Amino acid sequence: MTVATLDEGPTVPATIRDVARASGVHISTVSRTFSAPHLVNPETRGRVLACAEELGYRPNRAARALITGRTHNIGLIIADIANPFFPPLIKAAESQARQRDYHVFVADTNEDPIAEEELVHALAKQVDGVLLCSPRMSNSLIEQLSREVPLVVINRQVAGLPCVTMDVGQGARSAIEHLLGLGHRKIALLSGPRGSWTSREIRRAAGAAARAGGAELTVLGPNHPTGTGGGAVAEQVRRGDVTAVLAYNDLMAIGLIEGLDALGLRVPQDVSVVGIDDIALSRLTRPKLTTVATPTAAAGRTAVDMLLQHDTVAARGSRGGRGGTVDDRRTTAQVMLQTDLVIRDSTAPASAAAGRTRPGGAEDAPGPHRLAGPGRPTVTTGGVVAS
Amino acid sequence: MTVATLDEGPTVPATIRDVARASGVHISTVSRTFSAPHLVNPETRGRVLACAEELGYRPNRAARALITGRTHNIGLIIADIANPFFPPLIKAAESQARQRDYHVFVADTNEDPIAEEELVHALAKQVDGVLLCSPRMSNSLIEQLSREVPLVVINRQVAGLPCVTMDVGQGARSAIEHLLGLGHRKIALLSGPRGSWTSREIRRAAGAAARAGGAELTVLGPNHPTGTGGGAVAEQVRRGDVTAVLAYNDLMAIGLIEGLDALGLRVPQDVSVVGIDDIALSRLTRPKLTTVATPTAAAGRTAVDMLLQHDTVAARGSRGGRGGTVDDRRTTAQVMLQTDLVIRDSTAPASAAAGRTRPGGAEDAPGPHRLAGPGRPTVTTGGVVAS
DNA sequence: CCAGTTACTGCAAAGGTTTGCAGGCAAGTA
DNA sequence: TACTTGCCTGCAAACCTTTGCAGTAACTGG
Repeated sequence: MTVATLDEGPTVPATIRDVARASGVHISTVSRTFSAPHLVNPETRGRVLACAEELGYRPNRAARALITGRTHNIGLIIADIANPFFPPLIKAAESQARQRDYHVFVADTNEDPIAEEELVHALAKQVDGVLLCSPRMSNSLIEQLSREVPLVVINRQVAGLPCVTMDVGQGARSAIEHLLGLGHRKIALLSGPRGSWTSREIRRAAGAAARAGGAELTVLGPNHPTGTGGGAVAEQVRRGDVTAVLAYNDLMAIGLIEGLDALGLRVPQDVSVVGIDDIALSRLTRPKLTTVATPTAAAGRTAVDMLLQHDTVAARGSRGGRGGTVDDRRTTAQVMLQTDLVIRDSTAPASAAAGRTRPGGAEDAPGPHRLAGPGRPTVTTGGVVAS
Repeated sequence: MTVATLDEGPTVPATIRDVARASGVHISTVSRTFSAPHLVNPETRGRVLACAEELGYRPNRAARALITGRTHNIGLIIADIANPFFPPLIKAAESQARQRDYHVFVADTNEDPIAEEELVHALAKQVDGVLLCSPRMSNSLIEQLSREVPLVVINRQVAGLPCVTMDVGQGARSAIEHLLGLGHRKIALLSGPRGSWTSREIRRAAGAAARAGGAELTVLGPNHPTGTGGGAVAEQVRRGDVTAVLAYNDLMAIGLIEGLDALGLRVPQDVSVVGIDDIALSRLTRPKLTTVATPTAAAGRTAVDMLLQHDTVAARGSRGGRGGTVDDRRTTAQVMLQTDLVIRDSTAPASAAAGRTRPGGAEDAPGPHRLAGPGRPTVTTGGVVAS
């Protein structure tokens, strides 16, 4: 029977043993060819590599993980992938990880704290660490989970654990001050989901800023942090008789603008709206959204760095950690990244009831103006915690 | 020294051996307690479970994978997580997988064919199968990779492999016919990225439909399938002197609208624009986008089903496949899901140069009108391929 | 020529789990 | 009583790789 010659393709995966047999060396030599090339004779190495190539051999990471205790994977747990806030963070984490020969496994919890816990457990044994992003579960549960697998928390501060947060407090303050500067005195805050650290921070800072400026701040929520969640409170906003709104995130802000439009209220002429996050979308809507830019990509990168640095020190399990005794005292850092207010077209002076179509006058709208510089200076708080 | 009593938390993970020792049985009994409970005495089982709970034991999936050949993970390779087209697909795949006790590992390729191949290799040994979504690499490479790990292709048809696609051809045809019906005779097509099967299908169907209707179709591209990619061709669209545009996806359509706006052209008064995908965003922009709805969630679910069904039959490696001999002849199915045109506000009659602010007359805009029903009937093509 | 290096390579244990096989025991049958 | 049957459990091999240790050979310097 005539069989195609070229693409046979090994239907059963080749193991290290097959390569050893083919190249006439011991399996340990094959192993070293891949994991410690400098220990094997260049000539032998060449032969082994050739055979491996020929057989289509690829090291079995699961078996490797079993003995080294390191999987070279990291888990990334996300509340909602469909929220455009997250993808830049995911991509940044992924590319940072890939640079260090790590893979990222992303999992979505649908904003469900139960799913969160379950996923940490499920991932624990197949990753070297987990990035817990915007967790909705309790601090004590997070601490408990952190004993099962190295954790880095994003968008929340948990004592004793490495965390990277964004200074949304500062962002909310800037936003409120911006609104105050435009003459607004009755402002609403659309808060985020229950259990969100970020939402609490925003609420605290916005409240303080409003009080300091002599304005009245009405808190509406908690809300589902999506477009429909924002649209759902449009009616409340109208009844509340406020002239400006700060939303927990851009998605809600955009949903709100849509909802207000349906009620016949126009933004920014009738109501000013400020979002948080500066997702790509906020530049595409009309009016373009005034918002607080959060350095999501930087957060993703930083979190990976923190996890890997911390993780390189102490390999888990078996004989992996041969680099001397690992001391119990782990240094954990908490990083907070700066945020910037980006002023666009969804905010206007409180008295702007006149029929202007856009703030800023003529056809050519003014470019966005950043209050703080785009360079990303970070505030770092170091700390040492005995476990 | 006084130590807190409650939350000690085992710092070193308990193994099956620890549980065996604690409950006075052999490790195989512990193993069976988890993987084949009906084989162990209820009383013993209770004791084992109690000890396991106490010790915080969790089965090591890597070790299990090593021997069973099944990881209970599936990989999902995505061109660009930031493209809002994908998240619904990801979420659907994830929830479908979770129902069957599988986890999904998502990886992003940044539209890079090299990264695609690399990722398949990297994932091969740690997942039971890979969902390859909108691949940019060649068919022959895909076939080759499918010998290394079970593959299901999404948004592309590859002979001999299980595929799930959406009928974008039909969608493009409907879109063109809709535009023809509105009197447009000079239409532009913004094509997608090089290597995209979807883009080719759209082009072919749109071309045929335009020809049949006696219209002129100008193809612009290939383009980067993002908002900026769409904005970048606004100038070309103006010069092309067309009255309507069909874009490869919603993101490009929205970017284009933005770009046209900057050039002083208004949608739909001056130019009609149709997108494809019906991402959530397309309902939030102004004008709301006329677009072709693609059943992305259904695609995710279906792909997982196909992979798992196909995968349950033949476990890879070692002694996993003890259910008789697996025949070489694998049945592969190709599923194509139906698409619907959703008419919103970004399309208007070709002669609508008069100063209407919105099509459809009065303030209350007409609700979207679906040409095809919302039930998702699917066209299934079965096939048997000898390998 | 010998002792001491250096550069490779092989040996075998280990990692945590699954599973075919066989043994033990009690109940049921003849 | 002897034999069968069925339920439960233990034994040990196997999965694929890494790595400390030991052994070999060639080479260096004295």
